[in-house]
Amino acid sequence: MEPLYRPQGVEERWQGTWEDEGLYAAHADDARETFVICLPPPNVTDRLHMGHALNASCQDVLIRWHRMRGFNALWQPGYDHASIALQAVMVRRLAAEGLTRQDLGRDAFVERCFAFIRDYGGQIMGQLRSLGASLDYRRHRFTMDEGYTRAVMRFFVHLAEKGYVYRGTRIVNWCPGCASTVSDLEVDHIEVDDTLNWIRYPLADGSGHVTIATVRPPTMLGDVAVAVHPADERYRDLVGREVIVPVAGRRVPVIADERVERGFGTGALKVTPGHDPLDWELGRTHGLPEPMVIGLDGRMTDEAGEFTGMTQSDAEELILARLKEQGLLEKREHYRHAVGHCNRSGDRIEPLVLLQWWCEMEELVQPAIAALRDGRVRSKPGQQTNVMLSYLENIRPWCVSRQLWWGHRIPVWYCPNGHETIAERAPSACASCGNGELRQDEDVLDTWFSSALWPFATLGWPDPTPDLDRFYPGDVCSTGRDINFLWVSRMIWAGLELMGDIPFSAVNYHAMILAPDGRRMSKSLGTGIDPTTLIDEHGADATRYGLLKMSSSQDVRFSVGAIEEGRKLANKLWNVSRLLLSDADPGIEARPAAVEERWILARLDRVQAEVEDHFAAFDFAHAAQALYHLTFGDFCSWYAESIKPRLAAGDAQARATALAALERLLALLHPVMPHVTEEIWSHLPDRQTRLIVALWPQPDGRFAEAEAALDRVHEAAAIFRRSGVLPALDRDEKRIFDAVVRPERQRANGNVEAERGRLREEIARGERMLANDRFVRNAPAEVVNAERTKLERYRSELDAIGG
RNA sequence: GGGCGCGUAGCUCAGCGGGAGAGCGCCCGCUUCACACGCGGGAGGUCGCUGGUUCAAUCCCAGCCGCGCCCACCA
Repeated sequence: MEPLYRPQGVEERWQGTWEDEGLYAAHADDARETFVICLPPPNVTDRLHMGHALNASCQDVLIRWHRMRGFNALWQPGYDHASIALQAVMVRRLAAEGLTRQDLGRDAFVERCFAFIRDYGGQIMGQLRSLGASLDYRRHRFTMDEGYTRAVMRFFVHLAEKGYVYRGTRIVNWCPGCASTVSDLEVDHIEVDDTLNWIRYPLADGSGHVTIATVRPPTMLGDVAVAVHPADERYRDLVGREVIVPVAGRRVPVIADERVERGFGTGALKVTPGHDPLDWELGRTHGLPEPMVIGLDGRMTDEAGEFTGMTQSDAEELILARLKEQGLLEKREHYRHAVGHCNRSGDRIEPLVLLQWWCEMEELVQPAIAALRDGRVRSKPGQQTNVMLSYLENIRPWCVSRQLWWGHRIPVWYCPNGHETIAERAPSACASCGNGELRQDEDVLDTWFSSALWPFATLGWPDPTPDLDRFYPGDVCSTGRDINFLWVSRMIWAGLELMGDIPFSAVNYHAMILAPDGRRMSKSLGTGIDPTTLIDEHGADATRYGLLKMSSSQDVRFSVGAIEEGRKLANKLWNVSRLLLSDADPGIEARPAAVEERWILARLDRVQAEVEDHFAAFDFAHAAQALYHLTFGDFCSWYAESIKPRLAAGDAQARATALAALERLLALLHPVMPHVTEEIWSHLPDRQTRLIVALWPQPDGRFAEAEAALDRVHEAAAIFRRSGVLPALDRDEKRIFDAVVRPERQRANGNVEAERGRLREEIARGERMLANDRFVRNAPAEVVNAERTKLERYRSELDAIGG
């Protein structure tokens, strides 16, 4: 064993062993209590990024910990087909060949997508393996594999049969770049600089005008009304009369509606139901038509009269010129406001009224709201529960159809007589009229429609499989806050709807890791760091440790220091093992007797309890911290140093006891740093199990009394180091002191006077406090007593160094 | 506009009612027979600002200032 621990090679070897020996495999016929985590299925288009690596580390800690504790632990992997994201990737790749998807045609395009997945689909799983993620890789699923697709079809038909899913014409978010609708959750509101145009709409009877403010003059060609607030005194007389939309020349009514903001602009709103969400709602309320003057291509449509075929900016230029001519353009001013952009392509969203498939959410979501309210599903951090609740309580209909080629095609067939047949498999004839000329809906489903089924479709649903029976409901979902609405909330309501039970009882929202400069880590900003390079450089154990250590709060800046700390911890363990393992003989029983031996076992008990609490609370950062100090401070600096003289003297008993303590230390560290601990474990002569992965230590419990035993030595050492004077110690204490502090090698500062000064200050402070009546009267007794004890101690320390 | 979180040592972060902490970095000293990815010693902080509650406030409350994120149909 070399002094420098090199993870390269060691880690890969253990990953192979664990997988080959089936340690990751969970079985439905295994009767032990289950513990189930589902891996958020990464997109096939991704490589592993920092968020994946952190999340996999969190989940792996949990799954390994439970496996060690004897659970039938299942952590299931897979990929998401990422409909819109993968299609975008494929379109870009085709463009590089000078092709469009239309050149290929739908079937060939979809085949290309499948081929892409065959070629690149293994990458992330390979990266997860290199991180040591102990997923049951044999159970790999894909959201478009045969069984999963069947589940998606069943889901759609189920929702349609219950009336939640329907086809309807409503205002949608149209992304011109994706040439598809997107859901509300896929729209980012981004501040942009715009111009607000104040335009006069003359009254039809020539008695004056109303001024409205708009940032999009071309939409006035689609105006069907002007709306004012019913209580707005300025416009009270106008309600019910007509105005003329300039340029378009159309007469439209003035209507009153409370949704109009009196304080914005002039308080009068032009109503364009075809191109604005609020206007659309006003239009539906007041029974107004919904002319569409802007088309899917972003250009003016036939309904735009003389402007037909123009781009919006050309039309805007012309319209403004006309208004100026006619003296109807009152003013133009700079205006900054938030505008919807597609979070995939970055294009400005075009609100349009289109015929799409919708899922009515309000009723569906009620059981999920109840489950969150009564704590059946908890989250960490806890406030995320409220964030999700406020989303669910204000939920709107979900547009589930996409005008894409890659994805689950909507299982609806239309016949020439205008009937629709909804079925899990392609029907041979129309269910209404029997006509055999059926045409399937061209659209595919929102990717997240299928993701909602992940916790049970991966176990075989809709078939009643043994896995489904055994492993549903699961336990934990670990993910980023960014997909709590898109994914987590949908799994909860879908699980309740289809399985009649929640999919998991706890959600861990891990920290978001920012770039060192505080910006988001992203490829496009060039701020991303590839976790694979960290693994190559520092090892998987160090990377896992570092990511967990730095992920203490909601957002955290990446610092390589945490990973280097992990590397040092692995190295430290490696070296203390070399110390203890040299000359180790098998078959010698550990018999803790000396005070430092009882003490380290008591420390192991205590830190184990702390670490268990941290793991259970998904507080991996504090677990890592506790383990680090246990290893460096307690185990190496104090315990190992204190028994060195006995080891050097060939005390086999001391060595056997130390190896037993090391065994426990390794087991506690194993969930976080599996490889180095397993490697060292394999060298232990009397290890309890062949592989570490099968054991979680029982607390010793015998030696709690010894916990305080080293405190005196600790303090004596501190005083000695500062002052050069050694307080009185008993024999055991002196022995440990000599072993750890090694006075013959220390040149202590010998600054007795400074130490006396320090102690005198402390004593004065304590005396002041205890002389304060209000403190003694009002403070809890234990606080006052603690002050008294401290005062005593400082006095005796001062005494010990001759104050 | 609504919500969440964060401002503590040069950096990344713990601590969250009774003596300011860790890791890294920095300075000094050590090739000490496990480990220089180490050991020992040390410097460095009006705990964002202002009020309030309390015997006591980095910690609780209120208000500011600065930063990050999520949600949002004021055109």
